[in-house]
Amino acid sequence: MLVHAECGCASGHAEPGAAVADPIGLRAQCSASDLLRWIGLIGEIGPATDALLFPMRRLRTAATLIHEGSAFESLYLVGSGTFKCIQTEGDGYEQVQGFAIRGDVIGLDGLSEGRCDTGAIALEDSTVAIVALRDLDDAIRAVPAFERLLLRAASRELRRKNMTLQAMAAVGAEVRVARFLLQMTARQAELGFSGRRIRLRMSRRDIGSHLGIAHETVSRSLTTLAELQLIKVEYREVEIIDPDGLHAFQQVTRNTADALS
Amino acid sequence: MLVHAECGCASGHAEPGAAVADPIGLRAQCSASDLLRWIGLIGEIGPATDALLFPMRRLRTAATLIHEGSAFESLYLVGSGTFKCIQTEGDGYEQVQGFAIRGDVIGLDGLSEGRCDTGAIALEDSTVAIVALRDLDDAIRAVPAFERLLLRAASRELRRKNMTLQAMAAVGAEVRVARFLLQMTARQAELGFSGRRIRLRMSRRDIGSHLGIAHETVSRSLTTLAELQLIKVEYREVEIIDPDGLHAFQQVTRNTADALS
DNA sequence: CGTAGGGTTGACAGCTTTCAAGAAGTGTGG
DNA sequence: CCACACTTCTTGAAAGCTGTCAACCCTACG
Repeated sequence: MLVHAECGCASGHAEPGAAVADPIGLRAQCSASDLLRWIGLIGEIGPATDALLFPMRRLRTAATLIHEGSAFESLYLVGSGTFKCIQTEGDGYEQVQGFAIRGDVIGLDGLSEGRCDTGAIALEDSTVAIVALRDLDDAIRAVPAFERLLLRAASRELRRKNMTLQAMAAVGAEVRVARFLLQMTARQAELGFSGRRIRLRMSRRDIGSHLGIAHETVSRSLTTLAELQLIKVEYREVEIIDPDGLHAFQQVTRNTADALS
Repeated sequence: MLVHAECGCASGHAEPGAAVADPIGLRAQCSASDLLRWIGLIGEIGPATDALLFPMRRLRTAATLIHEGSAFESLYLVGSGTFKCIQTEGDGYEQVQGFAIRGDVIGLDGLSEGRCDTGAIALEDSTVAIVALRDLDDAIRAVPAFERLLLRAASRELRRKNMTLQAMAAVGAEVRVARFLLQMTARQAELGFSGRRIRLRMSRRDIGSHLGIAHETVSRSLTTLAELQLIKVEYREVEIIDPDGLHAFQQVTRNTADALS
């Protein structure tokens, strides 16, 4: 069951040239200042955070970062790339709980029980900073703001979960997909990327699992949104043509005839 | 917009006799030790936590604890009662994000942005401990374990959100309701209450919003589960007759013909 | 070059949503 | 204590949408 052939650890593949997209370069570790930059808290950066170092790990596409059900040993802060966080149901159905990009913390749900409830798989070549549980106390002692940072990250994650629930609450599949696209582009925009064009790193099946619909329905919904001139779809490249129209379209959770009052 | 007529603050209604169900009695404040007891971390209790006090607030049924969209000022730890956490969509649809009972922290999602994304309403007469943001630093200085406590609470909340997503991921409405009942009874059991009998504090409409289905479908699903001899329903009293059968019934996320391989 | 996985589209059955109406329970005021 | 109003809950019927199964195209990869 626990096949660890997916990765050669941090020392394995340092050369596959993602050097441009990776601000870390080839270093095997990064500082707390880097972490704060990824999260977007540049105000906390100082000499103390420069001195606090964390090991890093590179993962190639389809590599497993966290094995579902394994013992909780460390948190991971995404520096580059994309991950899908999954949970396997009793009947074998793979439930996609969410997607993690730069600045997201993976593994927070394991903190309370000591066991990783959710697994994580890289959807492209990615890098993470490793915050081992046993180093956590030392890190907080050196940089007290670090614990507050984690609390904030957890808060952001909760907020994101709520948005996912909002997406799933929509009765229409097209609305769910529209909300998903808007959420993904909004997150990209926070990182300074385009808010109108996005390259989906995940399969239609992953999107469907995330939104609670069949992957065929995802396909159909994307086609419908494209026919409505709201987006343009080319395989995994999606461009939002009419942002205002998409926002208006997405506003319908269910047919609330009484909500007009 | 900000009508605060729902409550007379902590000094208002101290006499409406919920004294038996309320371990706090009539005190207007409680210690960090009480908080730890509610959460279930009795190992952390000591003289320092006894000395750290928090104000409390009583709310009667249908009172608003947090106004959606208000400025984030404090976290609330539920001491008794039940709350529903809601978010109003753009079209006026009230999305129930979750339910909070004793030991749950309300308001964690507002920590990162400084604004309450989620509102909270009491579903019965309830009490909460108020952890004001401006007192947080002092509290952590007095009891360093307090911040770790909040991090754990956030982790638990994330885990619970994942379970909610699992419930909503099921294609069949009966399965969703079955998972909801099992989750609610499991939480009750953690607090020492019966794991087979539960009094639902929320309406069918709230349950439906929480699970992403119409409230009529909730009604029908409960009837169906009762006809299957899995549960017994009497208005808001639900008894699980066949726990094993309910667990088996709930295991079907979707019709995975290939999952049988 | 062949296989495997991902994506799209079509057809049909099944389930849920919606609309509607009535029953049951709750709370208020006389 | 009762009556009235209001909300909640239940059940029925029809329409609509999605899930499922199936086929086909495409790309990637060995």
